[in-house]
Amino acid sequence: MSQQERQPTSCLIERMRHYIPLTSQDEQLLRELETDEVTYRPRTRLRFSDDPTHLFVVKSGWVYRFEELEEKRRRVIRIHYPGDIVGLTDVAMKAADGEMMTVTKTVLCPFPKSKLDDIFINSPRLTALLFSLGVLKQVVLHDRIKIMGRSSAPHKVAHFLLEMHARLRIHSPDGVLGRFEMPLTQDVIGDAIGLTNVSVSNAMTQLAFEGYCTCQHREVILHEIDKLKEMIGFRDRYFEIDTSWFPQ
Amino acid sequence: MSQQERQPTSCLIERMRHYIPLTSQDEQLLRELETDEVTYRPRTRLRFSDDPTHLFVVKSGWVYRFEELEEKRRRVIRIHYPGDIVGLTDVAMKAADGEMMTVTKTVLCPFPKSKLDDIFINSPRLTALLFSLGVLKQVVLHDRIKIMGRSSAPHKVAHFLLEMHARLRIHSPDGVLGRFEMPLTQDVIGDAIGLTNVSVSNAMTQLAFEGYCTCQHREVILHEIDKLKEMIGFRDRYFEIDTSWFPQ
DNA sequence: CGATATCTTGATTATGCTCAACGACAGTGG
DNA sequence: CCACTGTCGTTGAGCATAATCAAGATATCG
Repeated sequence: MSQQERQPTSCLIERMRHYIPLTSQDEQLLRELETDEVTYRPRTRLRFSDDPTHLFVVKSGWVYRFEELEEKRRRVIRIHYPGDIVGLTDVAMKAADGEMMTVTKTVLCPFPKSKLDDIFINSPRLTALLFSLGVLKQVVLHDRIKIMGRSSAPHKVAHFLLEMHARLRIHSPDGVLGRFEMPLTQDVIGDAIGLTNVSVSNAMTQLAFEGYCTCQHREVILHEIDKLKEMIGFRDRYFEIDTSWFPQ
Repeated sequence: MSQQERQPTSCLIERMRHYIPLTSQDEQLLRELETDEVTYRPRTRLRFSDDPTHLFVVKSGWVYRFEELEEKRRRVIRIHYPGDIVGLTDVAMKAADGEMMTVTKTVLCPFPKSKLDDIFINSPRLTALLFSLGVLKQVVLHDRIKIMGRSSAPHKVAHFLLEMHARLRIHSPDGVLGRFEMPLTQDVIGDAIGLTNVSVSNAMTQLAFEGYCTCQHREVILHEIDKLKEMIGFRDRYFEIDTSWFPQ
């Protein structure tokens, strides 16, 4: 009991445990990433490259990563929520560009690259998992490019919601998730999938009218998940990955 | 001399050498990937998942990877040419879906996963490079999503050509490349960036009219690379990567 | 409650899609 | 050498979708 209180739930550990069983050493290595905490208010803009030697774990709250194009044009690269490690992509690249914006009140846990090395050295199994999750991200990007290419606004929005659902349901006890909180504005959604806020609104209205899903008061309800998936040929990449080749 | 004839140029080795110096052992490890050869005729459809335990090195010719959506709709995921390793993404994933299509006469070198393990075990430096090139691919996908979102057809086509140019100039002696062969049809280009062949044609015409570039008889000439890059905010991710953290 | 942000709706415009026809070109076989 | 064929690129007309601009309705938060 007191044990549990000293080691409260970590979304990061929860996430990793979804894919593989963790040894207590693994768990400790992950816990090391969340020792520091910084709290940010909603709608705070963070220069990502302020300290390129540090990565972040999102402990609570929603954050997105974006890039300014011209005036009035932004591109939202990725949406992050609790359990995500931000910055893995840039470890290997020279220029870590892009900025972040908090959506809600947010707690980030910055940690130095070196703690990543600790994982690489001490846990081949966790290393393999991190590598796989990187590859997964790539596959998901392929899917996103697929849908962004030549499909209607409603399809794009549907895909966006389903991808979000796929990522979130990992944290649901039984992997079932009919409704979830989604604090993003339609502006942000639009910038993520290449539509204007107006088109997002219209698409939402239509999806709701056809009974697929509703999206009100920051809450998404997917009434017809399977039909929705079938309509756009959605495949959930997140729930299962191939761990058979992992060491140990 | 006779040495050179017994070990002819390999695009793969050339590519790797662009980023880091290779030991003779590294070189040997890479050469091991190209021991087998299979030749395919133009426009040959290859099921990628025929043998998921094997990867390919493209030795000569152009190939692209695609997925059928509905009838008449395809999505071209990635274009491969000599020196590319195909299938790295799928090593870690359960489902290796998608198919390949040869554009020109093509020589592929299939090799088993295990040879990849040889590299992982024997050359941390090559391993780090392969990892970094994977991350790079992700960054490039971000750029592609960025341009596919909300930009005009000419911008999309320009981006496509510039990305191609960025990948190809690695193999140019001085990194300068004004013109290059490009055997893809406008249909394929369209499926890669989410346009119809008609729109690609119109965009090409306009880009040519404005003096940026021309594209005739399978040859691309970039007259105003810098202006083109500036117009769409293009960044060349391929030429330089951060190797400072590599082992050894 | 008031102030701001967000969402919805409508009218108009622009961009790219669809369908279709035509021309250029390469490869083939007589 | 010349039709014959199929692929590929170009061009045009009409249409569909989403962008833009703008006004009004709702929600959210201090």
